[in-house]
Amino acid sequence: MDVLDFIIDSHRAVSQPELEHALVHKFDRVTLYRTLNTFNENGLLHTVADSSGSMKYALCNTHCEGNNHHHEHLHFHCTSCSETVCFEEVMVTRPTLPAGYAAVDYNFVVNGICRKCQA
Amino acid sequence: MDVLDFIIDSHRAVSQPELEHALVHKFDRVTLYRTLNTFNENGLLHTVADSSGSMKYALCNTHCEGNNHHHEHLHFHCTSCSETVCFEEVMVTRPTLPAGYAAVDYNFVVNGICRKCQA
DNA sequence: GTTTATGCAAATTCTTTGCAATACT
DNA sequence: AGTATTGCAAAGAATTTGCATAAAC
Repeated sequence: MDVLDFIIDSHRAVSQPELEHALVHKFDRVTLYRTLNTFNENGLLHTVADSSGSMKYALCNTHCEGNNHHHEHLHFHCTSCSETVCFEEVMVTRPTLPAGYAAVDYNFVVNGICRKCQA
Repeated sequence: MDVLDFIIDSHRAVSQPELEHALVHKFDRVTLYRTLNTFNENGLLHTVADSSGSMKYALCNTHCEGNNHHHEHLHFHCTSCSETVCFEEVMVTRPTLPAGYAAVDYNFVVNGICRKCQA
């Protein structure tokens, strides 16, 4: 619950190291990884692979059930502050793949400078 | 040159660990990281952040100059064999971002099962 | 001979694993 | 008691840093 609360309040995709730093001494590092994995497997969180070096986890929408994620929305990663956010309103058009390739999941991250770092 | 040759021959995005394993004892791990970074900064390679846990590097097209990358093409990451390829022919439509966000670079990776692992 | 690239050792960071201890039912 | 969750220690993998050596110009 503490993990979920923090992610909900942060309004962005967070990594295990961020959680560990935020919830200092409340939980062990391993517990956090296991919790994030469980939430991911059960459709509460989805992963976002950005260029920050650590996996980020963000809230799922209501269309996710279990391992069947549906996240055809955009993500933005700020190369200045390293924060990553979901743009739930900007849908990703599923591209047509060459024959023989089966899509399961989409990871679209735009890198750039966010609003906060713009100033 | 050995690094470039290997990436060209492999026809996919490769990571430093892959290179280190492929070019055993030819170069030091650190030299490979530095070479990859130099190539990336000079527009020979671009990075692809997939869910494999290590950064991948792939050949740039002719539109890249220095740090100014133009890779609005699709990438595919196979969750079975963990290989990642570029689909240069499938262009990514640059999404419209909310006000205040400035795009620099696009990282679109489709996760799924590749042709080889399909069988 | 001064710049540049390489190697080595070590440190840092992220993530996973094994096992014992604890809490839950 | 028996299952599931947590903590701790440690291992493993990816990446970076510092410094000394070797190569290139």
